[in-house]
Amino acid sequence: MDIYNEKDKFYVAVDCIIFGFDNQKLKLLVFDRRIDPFKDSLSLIGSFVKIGESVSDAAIRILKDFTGLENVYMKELKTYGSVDRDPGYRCISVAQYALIRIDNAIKKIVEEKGARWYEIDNIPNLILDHNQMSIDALKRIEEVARYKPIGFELLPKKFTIPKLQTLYEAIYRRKFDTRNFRKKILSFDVIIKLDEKDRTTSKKGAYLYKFDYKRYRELQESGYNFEI
Amino acid sequence: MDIYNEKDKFYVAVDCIIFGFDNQKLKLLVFDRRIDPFKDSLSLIGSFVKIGESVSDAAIRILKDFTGLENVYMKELKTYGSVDRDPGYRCISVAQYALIRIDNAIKKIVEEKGARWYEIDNIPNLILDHNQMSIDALKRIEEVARYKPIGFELLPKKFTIPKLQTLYEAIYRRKFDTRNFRKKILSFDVIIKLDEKDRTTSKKGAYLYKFDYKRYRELQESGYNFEI
DNA sequence: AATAATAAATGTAAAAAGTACATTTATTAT
DNA sequence: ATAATAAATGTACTTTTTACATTTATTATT
Repeated sequence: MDIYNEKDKFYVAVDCIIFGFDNQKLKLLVFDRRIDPFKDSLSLIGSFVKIGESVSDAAIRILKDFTGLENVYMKELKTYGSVDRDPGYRCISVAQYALIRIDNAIKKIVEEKGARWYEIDNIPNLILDHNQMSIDALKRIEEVARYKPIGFELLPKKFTIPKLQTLYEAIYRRKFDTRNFRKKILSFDVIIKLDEKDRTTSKKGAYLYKFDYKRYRELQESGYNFEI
Repeated sequence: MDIYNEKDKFYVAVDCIIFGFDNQKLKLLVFDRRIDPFKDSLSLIGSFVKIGESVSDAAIRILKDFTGLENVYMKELKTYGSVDRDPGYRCISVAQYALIRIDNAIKKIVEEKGARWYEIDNIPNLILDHNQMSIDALKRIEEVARYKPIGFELLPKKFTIPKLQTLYEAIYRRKFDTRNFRKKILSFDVIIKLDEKDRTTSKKGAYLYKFDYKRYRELQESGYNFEI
């Protein structure tokens, strides 16, 4: 008996669960499919992995093809491997979740590609197991956000503390006290105050900060816990 | 252009990284391969997923075939999908880590199957990327142990607090204060004191406890954090 | 019967972290 | 000059974490 059996070969897909933060809301990027199968249905973005390509390279390629973005925060969520998940072909999917900064450039690209942002409390019906993937990814983000400062991936490079707070409030679905939140975030010592204010939401203006990746890596390596 | 291309089909494997705890040490289960490819080398256990089988069922099947065990704590680690990971065929592996209780029954089965436990600080050379899988799994266990009481999966159903402490000391590679450790564990309110003592390690004997799975699930659902 | 040996079990005070809560500040528009 | 708005700030109280040493139950030895 040979362990290799041509019958036991699978299509391997990568699907990307892409989150963004805009207008105080956490949102999921959903695509209108323009090709078969499932033409005109809504789905996450995805594609088959090519035989000469690694799974992670496929994920990078997919994200680039559909959004034009590179160097994005993207992590493997899990593999979806049930027998009947795709009625067409036997296919497993290695789902990846990504966090991106929504800006005007991405808004334009997204529109051209027939994509739309949906608030996470209001996700429409998606093909196959893509709704389950979205739910699982959201749960994962909540978990990861407990001990890694992933929030910064979703905000512009320069952000204010009140904006950061609304993001965390969107992820956790609860309110924080402004004094305590500010104290906690500053105690991590991973954001740098800039000599610049954002005056779009108040007359007084709020100081802009940037994330200190170098300091973050140092702290993380020494086992620091960034629990909010 | 059709997105389905027979050339882009993969073998999908599952490999299991199995940990146990014995004689105060955290150990990895390693197998002497009796079949090609890589006959007589050391490896984790694994097999190809069959076309009519889900990935998670394959993991359960593999664990049962090699160890005789069912109902084991097993979770997906991640997918290993680089192009050159297996020089024979293009094959991705969905690695799973498992935590098992080492008892005499399992010791016997393990011996029959040509398997051996290695202390985690002393893992031999394994085939392919199996060493990397072991390293990644160990890291994951450390992370998960921070907020989920997975330690109980590795101990006998009845265990003493000092034994639980040595397990956590093995996972974290550091010592805990006995008074503080006991206080912390008991504060979780997920272990039940039995009217029975283990006298194998002391004259006084240490009270045996069992894990309260029901209470644990309740607490977990309410968002409780079991951080040690 | 007394003593030595062994690991298990326990309490407390000090320090640190988390929580709850209200006012002042900087600025623009009226 | 005043009103309006969101940003920024401090403190007292509670809870959790940490550091640390002695007593207890039992068996083996004398």
